[in-house]
Amino acid sequence: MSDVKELTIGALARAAGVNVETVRYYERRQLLDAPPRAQSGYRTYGPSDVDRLQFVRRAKDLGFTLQEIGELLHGDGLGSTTDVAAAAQAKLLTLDHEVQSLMEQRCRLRQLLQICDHGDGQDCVALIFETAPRIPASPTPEIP
Amino acid sequence: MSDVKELTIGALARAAGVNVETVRYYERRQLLDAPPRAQSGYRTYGPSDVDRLQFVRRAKDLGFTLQEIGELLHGDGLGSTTDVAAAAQAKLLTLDHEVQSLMEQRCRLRQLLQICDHGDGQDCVALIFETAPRIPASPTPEIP
DNA sequence: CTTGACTCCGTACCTAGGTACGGGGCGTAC
DNA sequence: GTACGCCCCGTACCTAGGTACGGAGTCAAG
Repeated sequence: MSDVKELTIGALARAAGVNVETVRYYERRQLLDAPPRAQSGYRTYGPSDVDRLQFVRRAKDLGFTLQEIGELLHGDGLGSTTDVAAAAQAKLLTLDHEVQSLMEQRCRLRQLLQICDHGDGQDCVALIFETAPRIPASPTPEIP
Repeated sequence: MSDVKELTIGALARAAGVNVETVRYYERRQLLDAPPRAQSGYRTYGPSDVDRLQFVRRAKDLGFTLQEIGELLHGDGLGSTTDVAAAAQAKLLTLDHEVQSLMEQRCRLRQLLQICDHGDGQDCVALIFETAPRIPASPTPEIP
């Protein structure tokens, strides 16, 4: 009754839906603590390790890099609420920049396509050759 | 008056605003033709090479990978208009997917932040631990 | 006792798009 | 004639986030 569930690395990986190699990789990256070992040398994990691993995956899905996740986990303030909030706030900004950049690309691409559709054909390729990409997208979505 | 401007690799690179190494790299990737060499072995470029290099850069700025650019340049139809248009159309789609994915991330991130702001603090980190990321963003921007 | 699944470890490899290094040759201006 | 800048080449390295390989040890079932 003491240690209800002991997991091997494979079980942990399945529980979190990741590859075994990924678990070892995360351990190397210090995103997971090095677990105690059985006599055999096998890693033995507990339920909290599943939580930890899922935290890492969710943070990654939220757009944080493994580097940033590491800093959150082992930052000076040991991952305090304010740290997380600040990081999320910052991430939101970079995300907005990325979106805007993609939207600008999209805009230029659509311009190109419109000219291709309307034009007599031959000009289309020349357009990429000759037009400078200086279209400012739509006037910035402004999504706070 | 015959060969008005002969460019060295450095001059070409400067003209297109890229690194010399990048030019050599593009030649390896077959995005640029191997140019004639001077007696010294130096590459000698003409003005059309500047156009070609700028084409590659612009296509890249439009979101095409070097792989795709290569296919456009040396595709079966030797980079016909329809090829370019089709590629642009396809690229537009993947771009939309990327934007939507980012917007979903953004949405989840903002949710997190709102809970962080409104909550009593301590819950915030736990949230990342425990909430599943299953928010469908805003109902899909629908930008044709 | 053997088979098959699982684990250990270190190291190499992958994608994309370059950048850097090092030893050597050319070109020109003082 | 030599110093400085530019060019040649091949190869190694970089970021990010893993994935794959290979030889060896382990565990549970039949």
